[in-house]
Amino acid sequence: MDKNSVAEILNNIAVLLELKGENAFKIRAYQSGARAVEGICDDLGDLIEAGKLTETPGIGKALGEKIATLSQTGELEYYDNLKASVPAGLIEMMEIPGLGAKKIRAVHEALGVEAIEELDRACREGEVAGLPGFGEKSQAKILLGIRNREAYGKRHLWWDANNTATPILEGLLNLPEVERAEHAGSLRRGRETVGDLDFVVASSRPAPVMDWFTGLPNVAEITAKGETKSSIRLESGMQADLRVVPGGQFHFALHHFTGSKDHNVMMRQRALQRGFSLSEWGITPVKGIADAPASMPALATEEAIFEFLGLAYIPPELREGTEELAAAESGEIPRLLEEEDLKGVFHNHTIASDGHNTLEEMVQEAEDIGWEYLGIADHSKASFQANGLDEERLAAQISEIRAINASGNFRTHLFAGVECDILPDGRLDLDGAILGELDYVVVSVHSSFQQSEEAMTARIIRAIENPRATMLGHLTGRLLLRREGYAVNVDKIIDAAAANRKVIEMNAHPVRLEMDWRHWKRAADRGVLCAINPDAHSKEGLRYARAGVLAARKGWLEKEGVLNTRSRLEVEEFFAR
DNA sequence: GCCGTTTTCGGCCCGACTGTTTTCAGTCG
Repeated sequence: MDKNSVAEILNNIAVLLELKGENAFKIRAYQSGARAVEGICDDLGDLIEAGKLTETPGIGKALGEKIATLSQTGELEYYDNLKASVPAGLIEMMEIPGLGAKKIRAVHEALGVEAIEELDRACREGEVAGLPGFGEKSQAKILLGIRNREAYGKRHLWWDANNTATPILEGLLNLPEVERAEHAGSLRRGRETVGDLDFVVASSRPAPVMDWFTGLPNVAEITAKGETKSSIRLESGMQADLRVVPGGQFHFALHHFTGSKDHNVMMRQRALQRGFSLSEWGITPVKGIADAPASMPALATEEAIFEFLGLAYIPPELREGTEELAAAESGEIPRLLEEEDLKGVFHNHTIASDGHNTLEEMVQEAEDIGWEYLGIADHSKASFQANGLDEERLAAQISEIRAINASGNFRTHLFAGVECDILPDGRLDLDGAILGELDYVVVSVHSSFQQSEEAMTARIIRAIENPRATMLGHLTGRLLLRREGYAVNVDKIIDAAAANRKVIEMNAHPVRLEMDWRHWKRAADRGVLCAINPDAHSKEGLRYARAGVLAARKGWLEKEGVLNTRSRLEVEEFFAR
């Protein structure tokens, strides 16, 4: 069983324990154990075999044994017994906003409801409102939650969330009462998907700001409205939270609501070790600490908060509660890649395969963005559903690209490439001769997704070892929120790329965003170069590069680790090796 | 269930908002 499935089961156990009314800290231990498993970069099986699983913070003896059992057998008696003791419908009810484990238990014990349909009926018949701790409002809220459960539970692509958040942030900044405003949460951290939107505002007059926010035109429901916090649900189902704080607290609030939760816990623990209590409102000496200063310094930036705790500034993208505090303490926070560092991108499509724009339209757009070069990599013939190019059509496209470059009509240089299919046995889809005519070759899997992990890994490694291959396209073929990637041993792929000096792509398309950011630090440590590639199927798609930069930043990547920060000449030299 | 510069027990981040209550529990992030 793979890491993500193990983590999911640990989270399920946490939910079941909650529903059983178990100790809250035990529940938290399972939740943090799940996050710890997700965050493991090594191969889980290898780690277990080496007996090093419990060296991971958050995984002790008991969790370690359960994780090992799950990983090796795919089953866990403890989990099965737990599941059998709780009606499945109760677990589903956890998805209803405002309903937590305790209230679900109360309803279950008082009315005997075991499924959402029964809860729905009990609400409509007014039975829930009569229970102790419940009333008319909770009953109505539960009914609304049941109706909208599907839309409310959804996560959103970072790109879509950002497009929703940007006009709201601009609107906040335009209000006369607003001194400062920022978005926070997973959007600011650049997570590949975002659950809800968070905004933090500095203002001494919160009421008009709250009124503006809750009065936005596409608000479906106001779920909370107070002096410092309001929450709304947009018609799209997306939830947005707004916090308004006085100017002096802005950076504490911004830091707090940027998270992540794990990062905040680490920061607060660090503060406590030093005799201070950190919250979204500020930092104060803990009572009973003898040498606490009489007055606290004003910390007017996020940088100052980190500095006060003896840490270098940690960019939001790195605040995932992994090793960022240790790095900030020892001065090892990288100087992260910036969008402006990009001088071009390599993996893009035109109307020759399944793109929507011509070569000229694509290169014009790249020039407007300010890029020095643009790589064209249309599909190869095995991707017939995408109108992939055979040797003959590719040869014609190469001539066309050389002619455009010779014309002098564009300042941006075109590189001729291809996105060549990796056939099920690992061979490439096109003749070596035509591949040799190209500037570079992206190799990608587009078929036979059902292969075993072993077969898929061997297949991709064979393609990486092909001397014609320059870089590996979207590593697992995942489509965020739609389709899991195929099974592949990422660690072995990274090793093969390092050994063969091949580039791995950060596919910047908002539904892909892979190789996943969680693997990049170790890949870069082993010397693997990254290419940020928008996989654009239209000229607008070139702008996706921004999402790729963000994901690369989450992977701790610096400018030096990214091929497309190099000049055209340097890239030509790299391709010619 | 995890963890240890208060180290094998006794803690475990902290606060806002809601709805139901008359002082607070539950939920959420």
